Amino acid sequence: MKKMITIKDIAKAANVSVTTVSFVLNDKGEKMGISTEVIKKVMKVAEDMKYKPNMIASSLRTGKTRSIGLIVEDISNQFFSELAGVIESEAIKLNYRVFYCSTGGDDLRAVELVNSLLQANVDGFIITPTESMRSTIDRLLELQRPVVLIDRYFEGQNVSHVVLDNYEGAQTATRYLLEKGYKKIAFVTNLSGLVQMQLRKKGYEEALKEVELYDDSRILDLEYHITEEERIEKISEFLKNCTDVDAVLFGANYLLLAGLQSFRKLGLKIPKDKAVISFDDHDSFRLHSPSITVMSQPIEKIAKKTVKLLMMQMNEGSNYKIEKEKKKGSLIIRESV
Amino acid sequence: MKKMITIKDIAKAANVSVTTVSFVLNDKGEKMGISTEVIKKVMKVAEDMKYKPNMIASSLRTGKTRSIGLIVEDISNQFFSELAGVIESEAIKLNYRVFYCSTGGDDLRAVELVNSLLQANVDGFIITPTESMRSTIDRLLELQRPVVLIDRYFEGQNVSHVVLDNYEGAQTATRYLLEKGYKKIAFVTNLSGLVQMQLRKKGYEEALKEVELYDDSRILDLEYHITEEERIEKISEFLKNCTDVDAVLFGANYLLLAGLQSFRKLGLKIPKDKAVISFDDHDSFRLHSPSITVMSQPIEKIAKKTVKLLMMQMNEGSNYKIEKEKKKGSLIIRESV
DNA sequence: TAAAAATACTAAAACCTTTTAGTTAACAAC
DNA sequence: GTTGTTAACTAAAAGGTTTTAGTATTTTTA
Repeated sequence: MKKMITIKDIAKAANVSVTTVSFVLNDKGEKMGISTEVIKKVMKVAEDMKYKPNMIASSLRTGKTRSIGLIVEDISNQFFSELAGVIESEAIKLNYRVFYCSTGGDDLRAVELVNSLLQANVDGFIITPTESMRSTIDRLLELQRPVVLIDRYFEGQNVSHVVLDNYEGAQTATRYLLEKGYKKIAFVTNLSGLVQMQLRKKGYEEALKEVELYDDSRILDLEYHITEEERIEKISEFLKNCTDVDAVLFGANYLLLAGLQSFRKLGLKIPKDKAVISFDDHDSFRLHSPSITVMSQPIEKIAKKTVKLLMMQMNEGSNYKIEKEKKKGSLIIRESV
Repeated sequence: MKKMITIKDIAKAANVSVTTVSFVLNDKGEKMGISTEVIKKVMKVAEDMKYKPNMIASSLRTGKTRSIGLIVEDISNQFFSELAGVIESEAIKLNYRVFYCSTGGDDLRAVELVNSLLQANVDGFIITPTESMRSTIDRLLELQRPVVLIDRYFEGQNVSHVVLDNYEGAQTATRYLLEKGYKKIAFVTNLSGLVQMQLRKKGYEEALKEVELYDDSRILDLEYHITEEERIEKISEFLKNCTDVDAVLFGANYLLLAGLQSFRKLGLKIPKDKAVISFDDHDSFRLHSPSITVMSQPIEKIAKKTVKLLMMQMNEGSNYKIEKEKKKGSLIIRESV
């Protein structure tokens, strides 16, 4: 490894003190009463010597690393990877780096990842929490680390978050089905403690109750931690039992990914036998025949707002205000209804 | 932010010097002739005080950050996100952290990302290079940074890499089509300067030349930087012109993702009108009707080998040996042939 | 029994930056 | 011609760790 240029080298070359160099390079020259000529000289020397600041030394002194930790549930789920993509590019714009990691739904791993990120001294956290992460988030709050939750949050926990307006989204999707003449609409969801799903369920319920078509036997609650095979199995069973159901709303894209295989297995045709809508878009939904109508999330908006909130927290110190933000989803109409 | 416990605090509490504490905590106690009692005492105190080493200070001193930079082309392509997932968990096992970023095919961004990672002082790089990254890789080599390329590499550039055996893979896929009785087999590829695609093309060619069925008018070379719409357009045109083609081999999953839409647009049935095989698996290939036969990459093997090679480079200093590794793909037979 | 060697530890420098608390020189005010 | 003020700069400490080059004590060797 070649010897790197330090501010000391610049100081020597420019015949000033390291303090002066530091002030100039941090744009504090003027404020600290450094003359314009000296500022210019130092800048020139730094450029000529191709000086690159040592972020580690700077971090040690300031306690800031200009990095943020991003924890998602599943790195290979398209929703999360798109989210991550936007977050990453927003962060880079602000000269922040992102540590991107996924829990794979494993609670132990989640705790380890948080520890690992704490150890790496990230300046802030963006997390799509899983059911059991509530206490981990509490810990981060105790440690006074900036945190913004994304896509999900916990009722009663005082943390900034940015999520889809799930209630409204479910209601819109359900009403769309009603509008199209479907009357016996089922809902496939998972039994998670997260508000997110509760709200989707509630939106679905309310939309149906309004027109007195609600029937709670048409809800399939899947357990959270089951394999895709089991999911397909359960959904198939459900579809077989509710022959009168004419449309199904799926609470998340991975639920419909399983659902599509159930449909195929049972030889059910979409939308002839049953219409289908899913939350969250997916590459294969565009591609599927028929293509799938979805309630899609405004990923870019969500990601940008999240980064903005986190930056606010990181800059304001402890007197930032907590913001709870809901973004409206949009119904992308395709062929499955 | 609460005051953190430092080795100085431990030294005071255990009534020894910071040097001793440092030796003990780095498992060098024995080697440095620290007595077993003192080692035990220091360990105990460190544990009791819940000491967490400050990685930044350690990095500043040692020049190592225990982090690696991972640059892929597209964070939301399933092949890359799966690759990243495995790499990340392998790295975490070894107590390394991963900076994961994607170029989105943008050359300027690629250079910026490398600079940004250099600035962050990552210990090593794992890169799936795009066509124009050759010189950027050269730069890293000059700077003597550990680098391992993955999925692609450049002919004649002396860098460790781990890739699919593309030649063999294309040959196997083509031969499988021949075996099934297809005689007029087309190949859809992109015009990239990367060896990867050249080798796939060569494998396809050789397999056909062996049985004297090669016809170079059946190759569609798409430009690298075109939109998905343009891709669909070009493929549709190609399929319309080559009506006699009875099977198509696609050089990458995103090519078939476009291809499937062309098939649909033209009302062509798979495999009745034309059989189809693609390189690289994808969620929607399993799900598609008919499901798609693919030459899939052994992602886990590739990722693990890559991390292993990188670790070797990072530990050996400059006298590591360059390894060029080819992993065999496996043909996953589904319904599209 | 004096010299050499081994044992068990430690002081202090080094890594590079940021920042506090100065210093020096020039000039103004009385 | 002293005191006060300002402008322009700087010395040195601090941040937490690792590592080199020790020291002091005990044990071995000739």
